[in-house]
Amino acid sequence: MNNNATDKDGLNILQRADISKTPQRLAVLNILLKSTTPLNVSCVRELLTGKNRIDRVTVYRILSLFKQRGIIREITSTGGVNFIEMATQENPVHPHFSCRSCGMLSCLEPLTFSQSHQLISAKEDYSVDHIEINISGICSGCRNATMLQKQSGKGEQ
Amino acid sequence: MNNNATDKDGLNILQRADISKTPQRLAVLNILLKSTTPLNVSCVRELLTGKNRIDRVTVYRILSLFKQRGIIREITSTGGVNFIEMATQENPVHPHFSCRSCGMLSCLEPLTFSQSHQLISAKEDYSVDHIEINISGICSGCRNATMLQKQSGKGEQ
DNA sequence: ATTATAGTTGCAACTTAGTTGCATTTTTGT
DNA sequence: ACAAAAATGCAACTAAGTTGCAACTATAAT
Ligand SMILES: [Mn+2]
Ligand SMILES: [Mn+2]
Ligand SMILES: [Zn+2]
Ligand SMILES: [Zn+2]
Repeated sequence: MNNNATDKDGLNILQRADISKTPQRLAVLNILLKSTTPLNVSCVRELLTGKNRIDRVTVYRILSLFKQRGIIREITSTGGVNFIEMATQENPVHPHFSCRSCGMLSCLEPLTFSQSHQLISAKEDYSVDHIEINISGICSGCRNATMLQKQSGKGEQ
Repeated sequence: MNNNATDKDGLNILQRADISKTPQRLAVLNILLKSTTPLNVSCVRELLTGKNRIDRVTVYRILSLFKQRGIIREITSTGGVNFIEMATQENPVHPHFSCRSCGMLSCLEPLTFSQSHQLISAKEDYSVDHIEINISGICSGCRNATMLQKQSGKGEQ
């Protein structure tokens, strides 16, 4: 979602979703559009600095609206913090990798419908509207850090 | 995990895991063994009534130990509440269904290794140690309730 | 231009999940 | 029975997320 997003993109998205375009909503949208990884609410707020600072509650309300209108999707990550990412045509639902050590969340290759379809053996009387595949472990950054530590003689965490 | 679990099962599990057997740990273990669905910490505590009541912190510490020793596994559910279930040979990792309306979490059919394997296109430099597949929507109970409401002339929520 | 109306924001207060430090109690090994 | 080690309970805390309400802002009608 990073490819040189402009303010116009944000305006268009709000317009298409029939949402009134306030500076706060545009600010949040621009942050999400610019980000290369899913963000949690704290991260979004840290990026809303200076003139763009927005009350915590407002951020939650904006995100809740965006989610309801299908503009963003939520990623339920281990560790009790929810992440969000843009939900566009070019960014279909996909698995995520969450690092146990640093908490980083990154996107993995999307599944085709047929691939994901076969793993839903939900009883027929459930109506499915969302699938999350969350994979966790240790990211390359953290693994390298640990290796360096071991080489320099220090013990495990 | 419901099939007539006895106190002996709990003792055996603790023994095999080389964990000292305290009444608190046995009480938690017995609740998990008896439950037919994954439980969250609040549920576990509600079931620890009377003589068996245990401090909230102790419950967290016990569960954290059980998880570390592979006795239980955690299910990261939508809504910020984590669920737990017994992690035994006969109960391999499997997808879960979480109802958006009532919050109920239920177990779905397990995936074979080859099935789950193909959906992990993690970059090679990540080390994967956990996969969660969470499916959410509306459970049959809630759907029926909604239908009855509609029939009796009331509107949607 | 004035005013009514609905929608949006910010603030304060609250709830709930989970954690940390420390004193007291219980297990366990001798 | 006893000492060391481990486990528990309590109080206090953090962090995510929610609710109610008053103030503000855009819009639409007069
Ligand atoms: Mn993603
Ligand atoms: Mn299960
Ligand atoms: Zn990491
Ligand atoms: Zn339900």
